[in-house]
Amino acid sequence: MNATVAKRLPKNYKLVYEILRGAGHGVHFTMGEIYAHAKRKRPAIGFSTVYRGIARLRDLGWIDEIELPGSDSAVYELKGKPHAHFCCGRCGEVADVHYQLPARTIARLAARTGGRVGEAMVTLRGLCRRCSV
Amino acid sequence: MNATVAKRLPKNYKLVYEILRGAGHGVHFTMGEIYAHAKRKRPAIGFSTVYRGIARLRDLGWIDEIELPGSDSAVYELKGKPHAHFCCGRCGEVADVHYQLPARTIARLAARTGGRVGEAMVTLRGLCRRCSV
DNA sequence: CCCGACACTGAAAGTCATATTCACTATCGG
DNA sequence: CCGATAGTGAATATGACTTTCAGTGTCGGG
Repeated sequence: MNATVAKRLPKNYKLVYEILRGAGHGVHFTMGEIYAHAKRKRPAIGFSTVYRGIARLRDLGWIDEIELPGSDSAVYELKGKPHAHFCCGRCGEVADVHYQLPARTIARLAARTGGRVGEAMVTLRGLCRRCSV
Repeated sequence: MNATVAKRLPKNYKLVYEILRGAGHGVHFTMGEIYAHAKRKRPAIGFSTVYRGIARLRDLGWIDEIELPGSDSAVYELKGKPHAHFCCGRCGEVADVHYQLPARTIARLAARTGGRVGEAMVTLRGLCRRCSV
């Protein structure tokens, strides 16, 4: 099975991971930002490699890909517990919000749709502390 | 200022609105689908006009634009009460779910972020009834 | 040490939904 | 009738991915 996990990650993919791990939980980068960081560390690296690194890490479950509704680009962060996101409509900042829909609520909604619910995403939109003054 | 609201809507924009109103609440169309419908009713209409009609109706608050996380195209529906959406990961169907985060919860989360929260989006992902068998 | 298979790589090109530009044309208040 | 403004269709641009292509490692046998 997932022998990929066991195998050592290619050094470029590792670099991508280190960029996110170095930033820590709760920090969100777009693909472009990650590429910029990677380029600084290893100028010869190409965009495709960073792109593929992100895809691999996502598939391995080491990082989370977050698609904010209404934003044209996804952001990435270290894998963590499920949580909600707050997105500032002015400066675009994305912040983690330690919250998730109660399992009971999800179950109730799932029953209502008649289908099976895999995940529940909660996104808040508004103005962050600095932009709301 | 917004005299636009008072003015009668251009007939093409009205056509776009009628397409959504005719479908009723809870029906979701992509821009391409709306364009196809419009084209059938008025073959000479251009894509840009439909596009601009949707933008206008959205700005007027007559329709809602729903950007599903992870989907590459937005869907539109008649303006209605805030609600959650369920999105089938297999067939792509989007269904309204009559639910919204309790105001108290939103207030609590807003306090936690220190900013001001305008809206809270809840999106469920999973398999719809037909796809989950 | 050499080989073949296969993973990795960078540059370039492709995709797709959404936005915008351009050169008209229709409409409205005077 | 007139000038200003809004509306229009076709064509083009944008931006974020996504894939293709032609190499370039890399590693376990032989």
